Amino acid sequence: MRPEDIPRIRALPLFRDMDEGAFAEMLQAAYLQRFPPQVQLVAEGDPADFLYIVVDGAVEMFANANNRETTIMIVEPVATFILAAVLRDAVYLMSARTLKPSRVLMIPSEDLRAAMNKDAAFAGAMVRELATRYRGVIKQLKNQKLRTGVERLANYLLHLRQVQGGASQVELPVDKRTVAALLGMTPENLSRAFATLRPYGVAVEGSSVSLTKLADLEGLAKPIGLIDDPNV
Amino acid sequence: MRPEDIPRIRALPLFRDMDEGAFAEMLQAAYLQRFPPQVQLVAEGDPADFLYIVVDGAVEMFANANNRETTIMIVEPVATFILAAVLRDAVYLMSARTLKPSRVLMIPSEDLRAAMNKDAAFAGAMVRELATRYRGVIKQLKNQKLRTGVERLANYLLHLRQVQGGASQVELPVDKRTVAALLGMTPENLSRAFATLRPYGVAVEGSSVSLTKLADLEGLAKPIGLIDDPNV
DNA sequence: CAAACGCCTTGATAAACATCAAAACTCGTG
DNA sequence: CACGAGTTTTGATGTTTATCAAGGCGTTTG
Repeated sequence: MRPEDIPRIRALPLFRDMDEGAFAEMLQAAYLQRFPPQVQLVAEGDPADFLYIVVDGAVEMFANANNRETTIMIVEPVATFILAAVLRDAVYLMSARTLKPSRVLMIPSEDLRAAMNKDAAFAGAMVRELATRYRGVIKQLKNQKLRTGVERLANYLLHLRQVQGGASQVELPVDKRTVAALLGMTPENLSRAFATLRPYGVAVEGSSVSLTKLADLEGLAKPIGLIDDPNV
Repeated sequence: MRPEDIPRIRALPLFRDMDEGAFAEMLQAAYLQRFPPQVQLVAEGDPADFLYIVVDGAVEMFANANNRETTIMIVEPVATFILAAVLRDAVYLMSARTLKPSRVLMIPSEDLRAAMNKDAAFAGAMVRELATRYRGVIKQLKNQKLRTGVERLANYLLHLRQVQGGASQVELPVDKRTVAALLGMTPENLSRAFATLRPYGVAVEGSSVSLTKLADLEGLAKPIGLIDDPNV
């Protein structure tokens, strides 16, 4: 592990208030691994032996059923994934694969649980972390059940604009196939949804999308804090 | 509060391992309220001042956007709702209304958080509870994104059969309008989905549904543990 | 008991979304 | 630079789902 990685992990809300000794001890037990793109890290149904932390690169969480596949979320550095499975000592509900060359820290489940039992501040941070994530998934479910594909795309573009600093040009962080799966549609449909948004000032060129007519796009997207604001 | 209610609440996994004193103190601060059916208890967007526990009756959690409404879950006794909002001291992401005459215990948010900070066992139980619920929502999201309406209905019927003891006759716990919203479809569509399932041994009569040809129904539903097993 | 109401169903139609096929494009590689 | 593999787009078509309208059915109510 590079020395500069440690403070980046330590800075996560989950670990920030942790006891120094417990944090060091937990990291002692952890492995850092490098993976090329498109490597499957975990398979749904497997027992949750490790908590994963994406230190570099990007990881896609996805799930299969009925010969269909969908992307649940994309995890970008620095962030954890499959926390809930580890805490429950259960099997993973999602699979994970790298999208880019990635460095991933793996903390054995027992060591994580041990640290939590030892350190009350860490347990408190865990409660806040899980509550935040629970709300994130509820928002996703609302997004999926209450909006059409075009609306989800419009809101996703506005979201990208937000996190990328508000410029009129946004970059799709992953290929369109994956964006489509994330938004719960087929690639063909995503293509058509982009075409539908053209009159609303959306122009696609490869992975970069320019948003002129922001007001029009917002008019169609109708973003609301209770779905789209990550801080709510 | 009736004396027999207390052990029922105490028996919840969330409170089971709690310190006796902390539990009693928390209940001291709580209010028990009775509500007729169809009363809205909380509105999405309101600050989370209370943790709610359904002691009797049933409560529907729902959400609105774009003039559309969807049911997220139905809470039956004895169970808590809007735990995550309370822990985050945030606004509710969902609204709640009673479906039947209900008795509901309301625990002020500060008292809950105070109990959690005082009692490490309670904090641990909270972590497990939130992790379990997080996984529940992930399963719902997979159900929604990976299955058609007919498939969701088929699996829901199989789920009802399971929780109602495995008889060939199952009872819809709420009216069909609400079942439709829960499954992410319109009432008209639910009606047609039932018709589609007729060749699979599904016969509807009011709120009771008989499932002959279980094997056929399972063949269509293709239930999988990673979505449909509440214990996974 | 008849009217009125709410709920559910059915029918007709439209919108949203998926599938299959093929063409256009991108990009790394020989 | 041309090739080839993979991705994206476009077109044609079919399925799934929603919407609008009307009718049936049971329950409540005057």
